[in-house]
This record gives sequence, C-alpha cells and structure tokens, in this order.
Amino acid sequence: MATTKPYPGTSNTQPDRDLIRNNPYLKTLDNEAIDYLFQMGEIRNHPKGDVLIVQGEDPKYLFISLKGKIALVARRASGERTIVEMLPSGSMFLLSSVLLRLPYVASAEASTDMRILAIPVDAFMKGLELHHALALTTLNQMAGYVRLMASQVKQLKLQNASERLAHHILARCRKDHGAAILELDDERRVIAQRLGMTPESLSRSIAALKDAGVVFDQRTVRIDDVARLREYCGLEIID
Amino acid sequence: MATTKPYPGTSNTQPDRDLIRNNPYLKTLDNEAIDYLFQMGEIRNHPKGDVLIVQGEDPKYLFISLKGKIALVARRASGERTIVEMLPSGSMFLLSSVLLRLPYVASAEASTDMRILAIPVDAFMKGLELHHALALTTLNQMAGYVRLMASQVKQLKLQNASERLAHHILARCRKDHGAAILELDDERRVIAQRLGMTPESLSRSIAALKDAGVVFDQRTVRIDDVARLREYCGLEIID
DNA sequence: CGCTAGGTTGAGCTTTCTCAAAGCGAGTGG
DNA sequence: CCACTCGCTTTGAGAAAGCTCAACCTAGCG
Repeated sequence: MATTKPYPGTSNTQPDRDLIRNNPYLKTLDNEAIDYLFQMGEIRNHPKGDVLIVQGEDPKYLFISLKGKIALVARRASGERTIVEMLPSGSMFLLSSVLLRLPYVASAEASTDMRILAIPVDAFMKGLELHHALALTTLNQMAGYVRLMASQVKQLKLQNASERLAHHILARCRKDHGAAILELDDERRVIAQRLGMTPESLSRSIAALKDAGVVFDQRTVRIDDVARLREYCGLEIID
Repeated sequence: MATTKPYPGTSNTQPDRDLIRNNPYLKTLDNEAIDYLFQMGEIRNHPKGDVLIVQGEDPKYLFISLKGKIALVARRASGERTIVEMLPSGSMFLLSSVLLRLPYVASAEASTDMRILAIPVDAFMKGLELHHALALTTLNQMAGYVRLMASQVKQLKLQNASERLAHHILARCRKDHGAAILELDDERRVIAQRLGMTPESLSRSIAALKDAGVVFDQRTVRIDDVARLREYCGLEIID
C-alpha cells in the first residue's frame, strides 16, 4: 500500500502532534488523547493517487488525515465511479463504517500526497471509552459528516447542474456579499465528479454562470456579487 | 405545535420506557440514561402532518421518536420541497444540528401520528457527559445516519430512476435471493420525493421494473428473483 | 516544435420533467 | 344500491436538462 513507519516510542512525534493541535477538526483533543492515538497508531505516508481504503472491505483501522486531501470514491458493480466527498486534513474518514464495524461504503483515495495516522479499530474503540476528548471530537466529526452528506442530498435533489456549481463556489467563499475572488484547487474532472455531472456539463455550467456574474479564469473564480449568486443558488450554503 | 404533556415525576412512564427498551435503535440505553431522559424531557403527541421542526431554526430540543415515522423535508428558497429521508421510530432526528448547535438542515414532519420525547439541548448535551450509554447510542445513531446519507448520495449520483426504485425495494426486503413479496407503506408521492423523482417518473419506473421481474399491486410488491434485482440495481444495498 | 493531457464546444440522443387528460377506488349523498 | 365526486395514480405528448461521442483548442513540456 505505501510507506509505513510506526512510532517506536522514542521517535520525535512533535511535528505530527502539532499538526493535530493546529487542525480545526482535531484541536479539541487533549494531550492524553493525543498520546493514546500516537501510542496505538502508526504514521503512514501516501503519494497522491494511492488507494487507502477499498469500498466493501471490513474496517481494520481508523484513519486520520494529518496532511493532504482525501477523495471518497464510490463505484457501482459495473465500474462507473463518482466522488462522494472531498475531505480536508484533520478528517477521521469513513468513521461511520469503523464505528458500526460494517463494510466501508466508499473507497478513500489520496487526492494529494498524504500523511495519515492509522489506529487499529479495537484500539480506537477502546480509546473512545477511555478518553472523553476523543469521544467528543469523534462525535463532532460525525455530526459534521451528517450535515455535509445531508446538504449534498439536498443539492442533488433540489438543484440543477449550474446551481450546484454555484453552491460549490459559494461554499469556498468566505465573504457573504459584494465582490469576491477565490481559487478552486481541484481539476475540472474532480469537481465534476464531486458535483455529480460530467466534465462537459461542468464546462457548460461554467459558461452559464457568466449570466450570474461569475467569471472563471483557469482555477481563479471572480464573483461580481456574492449575495446575487446566493440567490441564484437557491439553497443555504452548508460547509 | 401540539399536545404537550410533561412528566410530573410521579406519572406512569412505563409504557414509554418499554417503547425505548424494545426499540432496536435505543435498546442499548441503560436504566440510568432512560431515567435521565424522562426526567429532563417531556412527551409530546403529534398528529400526522404536524411540522415538528422547521428548517433553518436554531435547535432548542433534541427529539426522539418513540412511535411513528418522521419525514425529513428540505426546501429551497423558491419553495420546492423534497424528502431527504424517512426515519422510523427510535430515531434521534436532526441530531447533527443539535450537537453542533447549528440551524436545522431540514424540517421534520410527522408522517404518521407520533409520540415523541423532547429533551432541551443543554440537558441532552449534559446527558452525553453523564451517561456513557447515551453517548454510545448517540454515536451509533449518528454513524447510521452518515451511512444512510452517504448511500443516498451514491444512489443519486450513480443510479437512474428505475435503479433507485429497485434499491428502495431491496432495502425493504429481508431475503437476499429467490422470490419475495413485501409491502411499501408510503404513498407514491412520498416514495417519489424520497427517491428524487416526480410521481410520474415513479409510475414509469414501476412499469419499467416489470422487465426485471417486479410486479406492483397497490402497495404490494412481488419480486421474482431478489438476486436478479440486485444485479439490476447495481449498488450494494445499505440500510 | 510537435505531443499530450485537460478543457471546451458542437450535434444528436436519452432520460427525466412538465403539463394535460384519462383511469381508478374509496367514501358520500340521493 | 348506485351514481358522483375527490384524490391519487397512470398514461401520453412535448420540452428541457444532461449525457455521449467526436472534434477542436490550449498550455505545459519533452
């Protein structure tokens, strides 16, 4: 699978601890919980493109991304694939399968070079009992995933392709009115799969958003008026 | 909103306790946790059609359905509605919004007459700290919701209307091969909204499934060969 | 300077939606 | 007891959205 490098107890874990402490999704962990995770887990480095988890397999580890972006990929029996979600660093990805000890609902692929912490399922479950901070962080992450997934269901059922693209852009825009400019850091094919459309449709949606005051230049997006785009989008922005 | 009836401490809570103890999603709660919930919460009865929660409002209570079926309904600004999910009794619905103290992502409507337990958010959060069994049940419910939502995203992105209908039927069928017969307990309009299509499209999908060996007679569904239908459906069945 | 990979554009087709009309079944009043 | 009505479902025809396939464009790179 990839380079594996367990912590031999005496090695320097400080840089990785700092990654956890600085991560918005993990910073509620306390020292005891972090100690526990490093004690029970091992660090792995994966190059972009690596498949960390295969849909349908039984969970053996809980993975926490310390650095890099994960793509959750689902396939049908016939082979077609789609991206269920992109997850930033600090994610305990496919957590639900681990907690329920049920086969992974999706595969996890490294969308960038990654550094991850892998904790055996039993050790993780034990950690939930022993470390309150870990349980709370886990609870929060899962609540966030439910929101994310529920929001996506709403998008797929209530918005057309261009509106979903508008939503995608707005979710990456910190301003809530006036003009704005931002960078999309995925390639078109990836964005298209995440939004549930073909790259061709994404292209046409990009063209369509000109009428809503959005101009694309490579990966740079310029929005004339965020409030207007929100109106166009039609759904409140979640994530 | 509806008939409200708090527990005055001495009243008979036994029937409601039994509902909890017999419910597959709640039976891991222990007596202390159940005591706590009844002490802090109040019982409400709602007739079919009542709106228990309105999308966009701030969570004040965590609701647990003791009896009856909930429809999670989402709307766009322009008014169109869809059903995000149908939840059986024993559900802590819209849990994620409560845990994160963020506006509800969807409305909750009583799809049947309902009996629910409403616990103020602060009391519930406190309960998570005090009662380990409650925290575990909560964790499990949320993990289940993530799976459900992730599965639905897969369905919407990878399956066409007829395949989604096949999925819906298979999810309600306990057998995994041979012939089977089952009842759908929702009306067509509701099933259509849940599956992300119009009632007309659902009608046509019902007709289309004849070729896959599925016959509808009112709410009764007869499947010639479950394995064959699974193949037609193209995705593993989750829920 | 030509290749290659990613992105866009165009044409035709498939799926699903929309709108209108017809079918059907359960409950009601004559 | 029967015709009627109301609500839900199905069917049909046309329109719209999105997909497929093919051609073309463009930028980075050997």
